[in-house]
Amino acid sequence: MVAWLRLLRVGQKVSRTLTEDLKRWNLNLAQFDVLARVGGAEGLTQQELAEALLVTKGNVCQMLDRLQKRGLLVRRPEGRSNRLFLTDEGRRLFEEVVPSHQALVARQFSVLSPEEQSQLMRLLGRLDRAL
Amino acid sequence: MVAWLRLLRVGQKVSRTLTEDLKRWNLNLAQFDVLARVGGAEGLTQQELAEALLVTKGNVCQMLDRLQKRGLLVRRPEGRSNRLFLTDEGRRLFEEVVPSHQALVARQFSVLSPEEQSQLMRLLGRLDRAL
DNA sequence: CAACCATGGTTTAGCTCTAAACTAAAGCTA
DNA sequence: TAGCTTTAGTTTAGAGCTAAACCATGGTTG
Repeated sequence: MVAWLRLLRVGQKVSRTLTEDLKRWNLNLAQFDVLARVGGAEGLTQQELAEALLVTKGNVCQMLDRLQKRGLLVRRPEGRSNRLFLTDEGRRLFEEVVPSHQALVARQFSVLSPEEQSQLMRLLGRLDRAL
Repeated sequence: MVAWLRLLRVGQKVSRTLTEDLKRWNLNLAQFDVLARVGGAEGLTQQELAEALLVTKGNVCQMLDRLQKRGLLVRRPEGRSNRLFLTDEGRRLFEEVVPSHQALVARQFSVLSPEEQSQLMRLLGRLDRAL
């Protein structure tokens, strides 16, 4: 119980910091997630994206509308599904944001020693697989 | 980085399960949080509630509108702030939901041994305090 | 006392998200 | 080939959430 509250709390705090930082690029966490995911696995389908992000396809659809309107990515129809690709602008943003974001995450977790971090990872991994 | 993704992922999964379960009482996680908090510290003010939940006061205000309309709690003005109390119905719900919810949380975490759970708690606690 | 300031709450616009209904294109199967 | 069924995506209504503007009241200070 207490573990859960802490987990939630840490999650909220880190999210907040990341969200704040992403404003520099005029992105929020959800948009970043999409950008990062598509950038890292171009050609994936909307369904796959939804599953990867643990989010509904309806949500993905709306998200994409906005990002597409903003010129960061495109849907390429193929059969009855859409494959997703970053535009040049999207890719430029991706290349710029992702490393900076990762660095910030690393900084957030740097209170823990490397061993502790892998401890944490191990425990969370066990939980994740069990759910 | 990976630790962060896992944390997020576990958080999402557990949230989803809890949300699903709370439907039995016609509550969602946010509403539960408010109910649980107010029930556990009656007489607290909206500001305090917002801080406790790491959420904006605007959000709390809207949340309370709904829960109040539903007859689960009341705002009692005092000076320039509102003190929050559960109604009888709210309290009944509280008594019923909270234990069940805690049990579910415990079950979710039960893949980890007690020692591992306190390991996890310790690590998350360190992180939390550092943020 | 009057003007000012701080602070608790409310409102609003705009996003994310979900669930559920809907659309349309494949793919079967009779 | 005509009609079913499945499945990817879209739409819609409704709630959560935030930031920022706004409202009111209580406390301070000249």
